[in-house]
Amino acid sequence: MPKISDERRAARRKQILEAAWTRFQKQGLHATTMDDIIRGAGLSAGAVYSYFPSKEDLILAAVTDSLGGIRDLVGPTLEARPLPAPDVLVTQIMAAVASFTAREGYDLRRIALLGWSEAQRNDRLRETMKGFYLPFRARLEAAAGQWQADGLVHPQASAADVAKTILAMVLGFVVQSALLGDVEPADISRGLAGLGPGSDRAR
Amino acid sequence: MPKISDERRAARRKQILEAAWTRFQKQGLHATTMDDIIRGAGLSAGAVYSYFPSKEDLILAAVTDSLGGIRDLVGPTLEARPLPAPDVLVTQIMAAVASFTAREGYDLRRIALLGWSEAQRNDRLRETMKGFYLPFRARLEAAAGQWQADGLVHPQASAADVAKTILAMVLGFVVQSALLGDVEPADISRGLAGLGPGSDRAR
Amino acid sequence: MPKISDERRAARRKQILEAAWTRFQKQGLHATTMDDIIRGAGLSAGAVYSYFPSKEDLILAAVTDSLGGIRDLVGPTLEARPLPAPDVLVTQIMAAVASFTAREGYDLRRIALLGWSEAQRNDRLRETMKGFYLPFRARLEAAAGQWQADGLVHPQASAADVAKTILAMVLGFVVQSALLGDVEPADISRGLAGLGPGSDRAR
Amino acid sequence: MPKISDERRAARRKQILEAAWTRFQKQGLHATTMDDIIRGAGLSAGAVYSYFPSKEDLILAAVTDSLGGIRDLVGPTLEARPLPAPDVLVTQIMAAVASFTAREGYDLRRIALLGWSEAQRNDRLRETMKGFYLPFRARLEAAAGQWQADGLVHPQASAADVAKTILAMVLGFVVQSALLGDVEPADISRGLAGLGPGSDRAR
DNA sequence: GATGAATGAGTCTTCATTCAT
DNA sequence: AATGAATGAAGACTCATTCAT
Repeated sequence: MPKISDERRAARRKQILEAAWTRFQKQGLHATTMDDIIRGAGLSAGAVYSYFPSKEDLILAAVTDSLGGIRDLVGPTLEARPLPAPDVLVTQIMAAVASFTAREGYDLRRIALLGWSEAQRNDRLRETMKGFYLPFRARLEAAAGQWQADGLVHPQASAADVAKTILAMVLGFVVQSALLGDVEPADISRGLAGLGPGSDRAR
Repeated sequence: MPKISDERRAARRKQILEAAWTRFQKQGLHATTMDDIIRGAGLSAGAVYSYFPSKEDLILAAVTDSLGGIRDLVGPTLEARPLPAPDVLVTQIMAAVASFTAREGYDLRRIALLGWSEAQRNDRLRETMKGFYLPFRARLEAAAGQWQADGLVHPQASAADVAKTILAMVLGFVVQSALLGDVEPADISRGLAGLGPGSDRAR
Repeated sequence: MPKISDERRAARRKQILEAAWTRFQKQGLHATTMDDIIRGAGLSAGAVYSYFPSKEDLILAAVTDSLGGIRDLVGPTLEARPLPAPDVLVTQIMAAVASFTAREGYDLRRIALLGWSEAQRNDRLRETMKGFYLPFRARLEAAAGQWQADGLVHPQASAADVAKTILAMVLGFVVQSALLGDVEPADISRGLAGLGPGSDRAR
Repeated sequence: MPKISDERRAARRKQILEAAWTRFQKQGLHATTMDDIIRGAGLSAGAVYSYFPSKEDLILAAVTDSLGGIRDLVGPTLEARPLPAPDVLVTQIMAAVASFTAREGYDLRRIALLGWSEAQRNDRLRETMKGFYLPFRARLEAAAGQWQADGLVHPQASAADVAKTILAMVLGFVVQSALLGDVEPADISRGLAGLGPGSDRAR
């Protein structure tokens, strides 16, 4: 029987998480101090620690939360029927990811890079990420199967390989966009279309 | 005698850089202490600092070095004439990157993630990376032009878009491979081929 | 209704004190947090603080309480008439102290060590202890006088010295027992008896 | 090949240990902060931590050191031949312990209480103490055997019991002296003598 | 009265960097 | 030139206590 309502708790949690992301993104995961986050959230150290028992937990929660946000945003794209053609779907997914940048102090692409990097040395985080990317890739594989039925993908191709390729493209878009900043989802879509054979015996 | 001294210096430098990467990779950039590196290199603090005036410089040098290694490895692939078809070239590039893992304590993919992450908050590092990836992409663009001439890429496609797409695929392969560990260059190559139209009535 | 309320208060007080001792003993005075005690007592922070205004007060109360318990237990031994011989009395006192260990989570010997240590830096606590040990020693001195009258102690001996010696033996039994764990009251009793001269030409 | 000589290292170590004891004794083990000790030693945090990797290690070292000091002081007493009578030996041991108070800011009796208390919750410390008190008691037992041969102790008494009793007396002297402050070694010696039979029919 | 969320000063400890030897 | 001991400013986290509800 908490003195504080569940909504209030959830709101506080979100408040902390947002303060965390704002700083994480600006300074990186390790260069951000708990004090930065604490001040950013306008709370006391004890309060923040009552929600997240350690910095590592806060990082994990922040990443998990972000991943959940992506899932919510990208999920519908994969659900749409009829299923868009591969290049369209890829564009939609990348556009959904890019749209996340909208929120002030929250660039999902930069955040993704931080999370991937951290996952290299944090087992819990790596498992969390696997738990996100593997199912996501499985859904891409299902889509690939559908495309084969629709004649949009070679019937003898491996749906698994197609899924890996699309995932690579999406992840690579994030990296390239974060590092070089001059890439739009449509660029990739057009580039992919262009990679189909270029002569008239072709497509 | 300056000659020998220079060789010594270069050897020492390499020794430090290798000790750095070994640790960086295992523990991440920030969790690795100068002391780890100093001990790993078997030198004294003063010695290491005489080669690299700060940890940031060491990180920058390490990344620059790695990037140079990739350039040396991947460059020939882009130079080959006749130019391999897109899916072949992509496979070769990714295979070259993956081969870098051979060295003990040196997984280029993991290292790449660390560097990208750090580049988010380190301007010098970001510029260094731009100075590497942008020219690399320019060479891919040149290749795309060649493919168009060879009829392997749509004549109306933008070579720039194709280059961005291929770069995305390569970078995404690195991410996916580091995070999920179950991706081979050939998978992407096949997936890319499969993404061409599935029947002759095409798309 | 104040009657019931008073009983309740006393019960609560005892409940808190027992929770405190249980933890104090396991973790020491300082490593035990108020939160440990609060949770151990199954109460709220506010509730505990309404009984004891500070941790120091709680410690003082706990020690005072324990000391009172010893007094109740050991007192009758000193009251018994006819007065037992010195070695018998010492054994009885030590046995009474040792018997306090019976209660789960409550080893009087360990508690004594904690209290003595804390008394080094807490004046109130030291005074409380003096207020206990000094009268206790005075009663031992009275007993020594009786023993002299009974011919069990040298007539020219100082009753005060005998009291100090017996107190030392009892306190030392507690320390030795807590630290080494292989001492029984009877051991000391026999050892004391053995320390008398070994032959009739005596010393 | 250290830059600093072994003597210098040992001196620094001692300097830290003395600063530690001075504070420990005044404020107790836990109320003393590392910063107190660091400032007391006139060093930097890093320097102190390079000698003692944690507060716990420092505490353990301080106690171990103290115990060693006692051993050096009390040892000769037990070695003396001919062996003094029990009450004389007890006095000598207690006098040796009390003499340790001489050093400014270093009262062995208070320190002993702190150590015993801490040993309740620190296994390494407890083992260290056992490693000190058990052999000490064994030497007392050997002395008791000698006394029996000399007719100063009952021939049928257990030397082990006599050793336990003497150890109790010494430890109890320390406690009583630290808590009440009005006990001298000679008091205990006389008290012990007085506890022998008081009439000519003896015991 | 009771609750338990919140406070924030205070702890231990680390680590990039320097500089006397 | 080389060494490695020393520095000391942070940093993560704790916990006795309070007070709004």
